[in-house]
Amino acid sequence: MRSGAVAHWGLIGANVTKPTIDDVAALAGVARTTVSRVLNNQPNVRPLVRERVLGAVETLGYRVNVQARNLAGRKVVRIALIHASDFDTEPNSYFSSALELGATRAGAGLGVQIITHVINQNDPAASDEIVARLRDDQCNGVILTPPFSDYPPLLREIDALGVAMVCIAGGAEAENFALSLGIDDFRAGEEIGAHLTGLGHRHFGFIKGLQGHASAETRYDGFLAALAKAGLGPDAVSTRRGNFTFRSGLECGQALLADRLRVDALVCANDDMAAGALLAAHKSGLSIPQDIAITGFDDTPVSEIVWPPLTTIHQPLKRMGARAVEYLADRLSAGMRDQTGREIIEHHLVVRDSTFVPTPAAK
Amino acid sequence: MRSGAVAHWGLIGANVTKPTIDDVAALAGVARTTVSRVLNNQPNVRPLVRERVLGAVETLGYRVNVQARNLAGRKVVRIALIHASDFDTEPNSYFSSALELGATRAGAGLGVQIITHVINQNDPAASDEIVARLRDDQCNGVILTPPFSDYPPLLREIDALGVAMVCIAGGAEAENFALSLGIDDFRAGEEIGAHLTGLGHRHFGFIKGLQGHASAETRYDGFLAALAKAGLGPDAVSTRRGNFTFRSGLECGQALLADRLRVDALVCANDDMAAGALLAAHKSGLSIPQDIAITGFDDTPVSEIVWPPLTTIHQPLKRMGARAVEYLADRLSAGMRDQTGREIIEHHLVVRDSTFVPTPAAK
DNA sequence: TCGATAATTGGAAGCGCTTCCAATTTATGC
DNA sequence: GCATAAATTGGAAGCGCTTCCAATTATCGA
Repeated sequence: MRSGAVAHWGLIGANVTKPTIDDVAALAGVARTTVSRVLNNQPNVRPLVRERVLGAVETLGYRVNVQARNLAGRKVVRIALIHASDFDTEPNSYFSSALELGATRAGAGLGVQIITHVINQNDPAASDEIVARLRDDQCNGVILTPPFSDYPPLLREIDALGVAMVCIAGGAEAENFALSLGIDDFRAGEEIGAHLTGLGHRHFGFIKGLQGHASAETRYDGFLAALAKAGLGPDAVSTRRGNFTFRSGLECGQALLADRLRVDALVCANDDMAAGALLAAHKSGLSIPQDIAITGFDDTPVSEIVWPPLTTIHQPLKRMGARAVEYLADRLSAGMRDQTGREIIEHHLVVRDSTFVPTPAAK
Repeated sequence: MRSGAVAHWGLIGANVTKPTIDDVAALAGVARTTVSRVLNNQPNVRPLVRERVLGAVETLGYRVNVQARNLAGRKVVRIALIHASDFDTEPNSYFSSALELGATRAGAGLGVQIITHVINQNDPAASDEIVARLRDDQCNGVILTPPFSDYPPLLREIDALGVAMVCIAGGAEAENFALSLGIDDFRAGEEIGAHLTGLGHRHFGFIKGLQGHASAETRYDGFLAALAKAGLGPDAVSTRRGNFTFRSGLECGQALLADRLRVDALVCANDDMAAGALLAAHKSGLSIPQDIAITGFDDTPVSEIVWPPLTTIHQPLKRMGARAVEYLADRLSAGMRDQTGREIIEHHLVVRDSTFVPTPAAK
């Protein structure tokens, strides 16, 4: 029985009264306060009484009203989620969307309000804009994504405002002001490097993303470290900087392939650019992965709708978004916003056909 | 000045008291009730008083607390958003994500709780599952997406439960039980047909989606209507049925191209399949759009990260999600759920290089 | 000009919950 | 066995807002 409810309310619809905490209290024969204690896992309730309350909850199909809970608990939490846009486009749109979905789903359960803002990262007044939004919306928490999560002046300013902060994939400074949430970028870069050197690749083209994305730089460092372990120096890789879009991946890919035809693997800072690089390779008449291997990053849906599907690093973006919200809700209802530091989320390498085909298929 | 607030609160953070309705009332020298009236655009407030209240709101930087508002107004709205999954995958993931983002953003502003559920559409007990979730979560509204939005027995069952309903891209029956929200599918199909026949195409391959997606069928009818206007009969098009995934698009594309090489345009029911069809064409050594034109549907990010970029129909999915929530919130707070019918959202044809290149580029 | 009606305003209750504090019960030490 | 501390319960206030209803003021026709 999927339906755990023992009771039902005839019409669940519009104006049907749902059971309240008082109904539960009455049925369990205790005071409302006691029910509240049980519901919030607070101590000082006899096991027997706790059982009785839980039973009543079950019988009535009671669900706490988060709105009332937050109101009574004086914990109105409003969180701003700040995305970056590059000019008028929405680069890395899956990245943003997945984070936001994770955040809002968690927010719904906690009764936390989440307001999304897209800020142009090229606008010199971007920081002011963000601060203004935070102020206008009276947010008490904020989630920053790259490149904002790695812009120390902004972090300092927000910190001074007294707004609790989570930085997604931020830079080194982030953890001084906020919870810095992200994968182990160095290790992720290393894994890609190890995977490729392990397959025998020796000459690399690396398509970086926009400057100022600290975590992306760290991945590059990790990548180089893996090469070093395989006895390869930095001269084994030529780099190019894109802006995370398909088009820039195409252009950088073409440039890298034209520059030095001996490149046998293209490593890209995200999946969209990898898709572009893939096209560049196809256009050059190269077959993948036989002539050239290509890797992406993020494991967005893109990685499965190109040919061949992309080897990439899976980042649990939804989970990260959810975690950010839970952390902030927690911190803010506890009244404090002082806990800072770094929290690592597990990633993993997803090997697909763009680097390795188990049974070498004849083209 | 982006920051409209005249006042600020020093620390916006954790435990700083935000102005309440009583603060506004005090400053404006009126009763709380009057402020409420102004805030809710209710009649019977003298223009002068209204001004005074609005001024106080501005001065204090007051923002209504939606949690309290909903609590006091006895309008606890919880909406379930039901997505379909095909086996364990998340097909059409952008479609779902965009709807959800639109819905949750609107929900945040209205203080409406949105709970997302992903239900396996192949499960024979899918309907029961949905009803159980609605019951367990005590939802008073639900948003159904294809193919659920076109499954009359489910619609009837939910209707009987007394849960208000919005069907996205539903079938003909939907509007009898719910607000049926979607684009004008027939016209969209027609536009694609007209675009292609206008470009001189005469032999079509049509890659349909999964059965049971009514709106997709309607698009097909519209497409045929356009062909008819161009003097072409149904024999001008051969069809194939995919399941909305890239892979199925690839397979269907290959089949259509192998079947009858005289096909000069491939029309696909969504962008993912069009991306697959694109690959099929590339593999056959065809150049696009010179040898064969390809169209998608939805205008998801995919359409811009393939080569050439896809001509497709833009559906304002986020707007649709938002509209669904606004409608339900409205209906439910008004206490009634009786308004049903159909609401058309504007779409438009986005012409990209997969069908037409303005200045014929030399390959 | 005056009573009657309509337009404004304010007072107070209460939405469902948490939390402070006082009351009660139980456990503990000598 | 009894005073005292500790654990457990309940009462009541109040979070920020809407809304019912009564009180007040303005408007109008004869």
